[in-house]
Amino acid sequence: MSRRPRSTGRPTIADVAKAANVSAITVSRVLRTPDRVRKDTRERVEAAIKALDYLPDAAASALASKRTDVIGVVLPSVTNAVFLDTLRGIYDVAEEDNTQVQIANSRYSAEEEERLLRIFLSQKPAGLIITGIDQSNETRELLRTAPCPIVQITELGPDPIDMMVGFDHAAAGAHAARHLADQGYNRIGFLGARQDPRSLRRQAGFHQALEDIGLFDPSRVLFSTERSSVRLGGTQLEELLKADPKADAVLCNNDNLALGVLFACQRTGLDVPRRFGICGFNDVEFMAAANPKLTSVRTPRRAIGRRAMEMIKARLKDPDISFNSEDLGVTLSPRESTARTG
Amino acid sequence: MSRRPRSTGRPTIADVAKAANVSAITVSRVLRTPDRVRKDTRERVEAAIKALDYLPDAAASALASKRTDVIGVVLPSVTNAVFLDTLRGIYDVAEEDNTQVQIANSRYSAEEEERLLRIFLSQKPAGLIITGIDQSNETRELLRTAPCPIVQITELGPDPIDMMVGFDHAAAGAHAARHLADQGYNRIGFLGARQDPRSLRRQAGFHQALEDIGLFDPSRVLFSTERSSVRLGGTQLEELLKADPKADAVLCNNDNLALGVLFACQRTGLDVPRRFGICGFNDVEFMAAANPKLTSVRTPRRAIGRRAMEMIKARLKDPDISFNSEDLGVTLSPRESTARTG
DNA sequence: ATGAAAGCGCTAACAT
DNA sequence: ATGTTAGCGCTTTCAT
Repeated sequence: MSRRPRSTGRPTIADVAKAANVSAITVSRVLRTPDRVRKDTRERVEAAIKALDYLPDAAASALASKRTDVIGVVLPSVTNAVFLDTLRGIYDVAEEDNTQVQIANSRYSAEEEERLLRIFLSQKPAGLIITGIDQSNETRELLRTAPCPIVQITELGPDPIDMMVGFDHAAAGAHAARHLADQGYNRIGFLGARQDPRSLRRQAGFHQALEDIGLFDPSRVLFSTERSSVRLGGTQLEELLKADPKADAVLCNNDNLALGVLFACQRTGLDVPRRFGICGFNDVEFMAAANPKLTSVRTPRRAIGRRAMEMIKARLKDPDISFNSEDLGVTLSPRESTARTG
Repeated sequence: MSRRPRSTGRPTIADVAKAANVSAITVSRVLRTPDRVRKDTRERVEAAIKALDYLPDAAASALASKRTDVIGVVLPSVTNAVFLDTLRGIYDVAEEDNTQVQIANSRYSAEEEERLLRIFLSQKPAGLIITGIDQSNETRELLRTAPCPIVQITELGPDPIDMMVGFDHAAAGAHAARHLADQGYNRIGFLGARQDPRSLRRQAGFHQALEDIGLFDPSRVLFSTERSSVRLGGTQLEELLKADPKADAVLCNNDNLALGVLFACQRTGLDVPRRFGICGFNDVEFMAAANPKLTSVRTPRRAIGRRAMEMIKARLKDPDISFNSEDLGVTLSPRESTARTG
């Protein structure tokens, strides 16, 4: 006869409606568009919500409305502190309202990225933020037809899926290389940990800039398969000096490596900056506090996250709005570790 | 007459069913319990899924089944690298299957924590991970009746909401204090940044341990309102030496501060470890690479994250299973920065 | 400003 | 191994 009920027993919108002597839709309006409900009605409903300890069901809402407040973010790594700063920027803007940020970790794999994006898309996200420009063709296809704003962050490229904000990594690498050359170093090396597309492009910029002035030597470029660490910086300095005992400076692909190089120089007795110059990348907090203070390329990580969220929110407000690819640029923070002149 | 349709136009499970000449529930089974579908049927359905580029609707699924694969994680800060390691542990285990980790940022606020938990609960999460033991009474009430496993991480306490994994912060602080005393330091200070409950408990352990041997002096305890940084460590060292010029060691509430103290000692010409001993907290990677190598208290951050997820998964498999409060303990990593003797 | 009815896309329960 | 039916809890559409 009668079918078994399937409910949880938690109060639903109908229970609240009954308690407040209104219809379900009015409760829904109190929750989403309170301005459209008369004050006394609203107050009655709010009281009922409290009394019953009513919690809306997000799934039912999403199913009926075909939308959620979820912003999906795909990062190549959740363990890399550099992406943390971007995340902070994302949260800066997200926390202004009810936006829910959901983070997924692609571990630098394009296939994993695609899988994660499928999961996100099954949730009807309000927007998506993805890192870099090296998506698989399937992913690009998937996203082109996605019914939500999408921002590619951190890098720039010629063919945005939708919107883009970041900076030019090759230019940043070149900038740093020229700084080292300008300071009078002429046997400049490059240290990198695990290669991701952005590291490679930075190295390419470094390569080009030094080649242009006749200072490039491939034997001074070292990439490791290990993940980046302070310890690795020390190890790589040793290797560099083995490859070229007269090497007199390095551009480190990130600041951890640079700090490791500094410690190793201190241990070995290499004077920084006279005998050896050090430049890092990202300019995290400790660079300016080190002894000697470490030169680095300041990247706009937090601003990138913030801007990406702003773009999404603007688009959600006004579907006609869009943005070009935005280049937030980098600046050099020259400090003691490369102050050979002056 | 006829009501207007509301659909998105994206293929639904019914479309797939039609294309594969089966019923909707069979498609559902292919997706969730493929073993219960005959091979040729399954293959027909899978082909239809691919042909139509079908994406399941997570909201509809959640509504019908009253469950999701979401594990909600509430962290006090998404910008603090220490929580990153815990997150890494969580992902280690989450990535073994389809579990979706969702991170929320309470910014050290109990009210915000409660708000975030309400959002999570409205999504019917498979499990929840929350940091610490200082939830508001409302939050505890909310969680006690929640229909999912809950793990409190990082700290231990007497009255778990459900399950718990962490370590004893007071004991850890005491351990470090005794180490410094054992090395012959007797004017030992404590440096902390923004106070959270765990910092306070570490300081309390430090306090007690030194009091027990007659070495405690409150004028050597410094807390800042600033957030932790390497720079702040340097500033606080200055303040400590102003308060007690003969101070001869510090326990730093985290490793950033310890690194800042080291740099400041180098600048001021204080010999580490002879004139001044430094001990950090957490033992992040750079501590062992510094020059001199920095002593720290190694905390099992990644293991905590991993274990929390394991507890949740075990409970989801077998609802009768439970776990006691698990103390993962800490160990000291004694290094050059406190090697005054020997 | 408020309400009635239908339907979102899926899965639980009960068949066969 | 597969199908039928109803219903999950909300919001949309249309009406008053």
